[in-house]
Amino acid sequence: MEYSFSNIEPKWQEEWRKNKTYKVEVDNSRPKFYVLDMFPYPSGAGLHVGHPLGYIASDIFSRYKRQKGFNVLHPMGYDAYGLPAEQYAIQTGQHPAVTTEINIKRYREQLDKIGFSFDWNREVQTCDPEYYKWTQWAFIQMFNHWFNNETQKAEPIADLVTEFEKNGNNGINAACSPTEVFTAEEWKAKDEKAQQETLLNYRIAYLADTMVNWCPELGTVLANDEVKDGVSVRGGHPVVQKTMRQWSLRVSAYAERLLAGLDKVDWSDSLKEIQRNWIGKSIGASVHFKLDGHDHQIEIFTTRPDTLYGATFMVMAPEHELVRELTTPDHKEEVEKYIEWAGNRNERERIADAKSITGVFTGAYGINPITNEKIPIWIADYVLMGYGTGAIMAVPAHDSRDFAFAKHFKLPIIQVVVGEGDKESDPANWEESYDAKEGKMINSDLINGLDVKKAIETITKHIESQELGKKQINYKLRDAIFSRQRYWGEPFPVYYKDDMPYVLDEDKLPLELPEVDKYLPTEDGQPPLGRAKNWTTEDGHPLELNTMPGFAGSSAYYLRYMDPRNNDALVSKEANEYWQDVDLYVGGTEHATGHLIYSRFWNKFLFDIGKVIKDEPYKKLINQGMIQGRSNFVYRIKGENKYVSFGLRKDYDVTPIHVDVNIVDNDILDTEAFRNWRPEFKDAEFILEDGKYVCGYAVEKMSKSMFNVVNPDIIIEKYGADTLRLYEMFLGPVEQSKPWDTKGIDGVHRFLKKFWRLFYEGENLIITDEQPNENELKVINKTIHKIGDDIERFSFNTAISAFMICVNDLNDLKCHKKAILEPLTIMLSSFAPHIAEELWHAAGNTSTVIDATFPTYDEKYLK
RNA sequence: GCGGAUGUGGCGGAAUUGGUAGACGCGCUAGACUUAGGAUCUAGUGUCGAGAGACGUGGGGGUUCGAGUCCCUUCAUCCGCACCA
Repeated sequence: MEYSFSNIEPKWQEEWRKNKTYKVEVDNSRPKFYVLDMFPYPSGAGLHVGHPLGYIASDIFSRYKRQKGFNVLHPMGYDAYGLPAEQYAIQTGQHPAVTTEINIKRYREQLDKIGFSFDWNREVQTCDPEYYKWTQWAFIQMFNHWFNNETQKAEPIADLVTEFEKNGNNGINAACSPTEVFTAEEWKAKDEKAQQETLLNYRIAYLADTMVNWCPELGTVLANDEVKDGVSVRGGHPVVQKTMRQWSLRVSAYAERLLAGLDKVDWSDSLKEIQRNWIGKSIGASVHFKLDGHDHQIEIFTTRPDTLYGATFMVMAPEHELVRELTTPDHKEEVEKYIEWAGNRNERERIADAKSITGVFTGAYGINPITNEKIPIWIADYVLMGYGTGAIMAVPAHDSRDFAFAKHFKLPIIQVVVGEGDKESDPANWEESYDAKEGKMINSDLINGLDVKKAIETITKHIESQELGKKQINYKLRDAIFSRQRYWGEPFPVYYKDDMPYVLDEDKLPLELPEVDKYLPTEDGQPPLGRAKNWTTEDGHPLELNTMPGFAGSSAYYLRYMDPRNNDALVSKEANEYWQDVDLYVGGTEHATGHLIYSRFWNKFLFDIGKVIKDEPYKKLINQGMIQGRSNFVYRIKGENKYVSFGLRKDYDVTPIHVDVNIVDNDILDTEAFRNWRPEFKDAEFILEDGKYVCGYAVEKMSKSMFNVVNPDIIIEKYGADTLRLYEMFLGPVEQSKPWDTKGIDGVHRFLKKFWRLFYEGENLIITDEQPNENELKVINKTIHKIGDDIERFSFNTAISAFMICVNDLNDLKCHKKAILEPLTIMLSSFAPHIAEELWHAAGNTSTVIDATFPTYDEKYLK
């Protein structure tokens, strides 16, 4: 019998499906292992060969763990809400649910062909009401909780109300929006609306006027991680800053725990570093600067209180609320002009223009609290309203931005730190500031002679004792803006009474997404849900018109997989206690600052309120690399329908044109297929080299527009799923990005055929029951040792090469002994399940190879 | 600018702890079997050299009996962050 993957693969896929081979249940007699893939957004383009890379790796690991005796949870589902389906709906009028369903079906067909061991009984789709019920439920919990900075955890709003009634809010240290201080009496005197308004400042899911990233093109606000370089990540549309009343999640309250948690998880250093940067902790002091001739004072944040003696001016963000008030009449005009100019600049211009120095003097002076010197107050847009307090003390000698500013506007510069081995010099002659965090203090009265570290400590104590300010920790991490002015997302379980938001009772969930006539904003600028009929509660209160963002549904999906059909809870205690957390999470690094922060936050919140037992959701995380496209080019001679082969193109004046990689094989163009590709090439002529048309190539993103998308179905049709799986892994380390290049796929395919021939010669099964000899035992034991090792460290490419070596050796030894081939087959089944199952049965086994036990090796054969 | 990663044959990549650099595969060369093969098998394949041998892991320097691996320095590419006070 020849190796016929096209017969074998569908046969066993059907068999596994029939026998529910991949169905898993809680089983307290066996240890659990949870392997999770980041679930895909089902786009209209279907899967390309890059998508399954991570799925194959996690599938191998799942199968391996199963053979090692673990009860493996390995689910899959769909992140089904999202902009592309909605944009498509706007263009075509097609309901996004319909396109999403079609796309999911296509994804499923493609995934099924690859032979994954997913337990599809546990499939979730984020747009399914039974699923998003729990997204809405979590939102309600966040609405009903506040974050206590003292205990560092979420606590019920009801407890907060009790405290307000008893003592007002003075003794409360909460992560909250700015709120006035009130007594118990003042609280009780507030009417319902005023109380609700106050509580809103404390809720973890809260509604507030916030500066948001507004994307006019998409008609919605975007979260920080959805914006890059001033344009939307999806679509690349310009984004502007705008104040809007929006739902936000108080992610920033969890900044410290999100940071600390990173030390407990087994993720790559680079990914942890990205998260640390995003959280952006900095330790320093907030210091009050009195104003000359004003009652107000300005609070600034600095990480270098030691340089206070070198603060020679102050700078405020143009949007700072005090700017207008303290600007003197003679500078008013200038300041107004600057504020307007700065306000009109969008994020993109500001970033692009970062090097030019702009700013104006307000005419006002602050008092340096430590020297009591009068220092001028400027406004400039290099100071951001969104970080710290929106005002800084400028220490030009030791901060490069302040230095550039001082030079430009001829402001005084005082050196207060001198580097080890250096002498004090005149800053007027400096080319650049001395930003170093080491050195000795000079010109600094109280702290002269101290090194920087000690000086920071000393001066901070001094500031605190004199009540000039206090030690302070700042984070870059912002609260997540949670409203989207879009249709295709989870509706908020929120209604409005007297303009105040209230959440629905849990028994009203799910609040299903209503039908609308069009997926566009209403005429008066309301989100699409404004078009829904009867979008009110039973007693007539209007429901929220915004929907939730993409990351809502993906924040707790790993929990839902544990118990996906539970109607009474997101996850039962029993299931949660058994499955606990994700042991291995595989996905792309592009989710480093979005999903992976949000879902950690979400999980920590659920942990706080006692709904889940683990503080961190993803124990180990592997980032699979991206598979880039390898584009091919033909070279058209300008003005002619004639194409010159790659090696000869220099002799002509040519235009490179992308050509569909599916009609190119090893860079050789199928000229006939090219003529048929598109009408304009019908009469194409070619200038060949060595009788062939050689294409040029480039590594680019895999995308339709570059004609470099390779679909896994085509590979499967030609070589089979086992070859595809093997080849994707053989390409190199999973974490590494690499271009897809089919060259070399024959090698792994040949390997499978060779493996097959250890069992079959022509039509005859040639395996024997003979006892293996020393050499054969050495070969198999070494292989068992190596494969186990390699899988444990996710080195699948070297594992495959070990398989190849083993098969080559057995081939040389003419070994067809069952005792050797069976353990080999068991190991290979994680990588190439179909051929392994076929040969496992050919060898006389009746149960599935998937449940076989991973072989053990004997040390004595390893030498 | 800051942070992280990566540089090894014609190509993808091995070398897990400082111990024979280039495993495995592709490609290429020669041969066998074949009506034919884009099937299969055998041998060869880092570079220079007829050979002995010399040189070789981006470049330069160092530690070591011994360095792809450790240290310093420099260059290149990729990724992330970027007026974060």
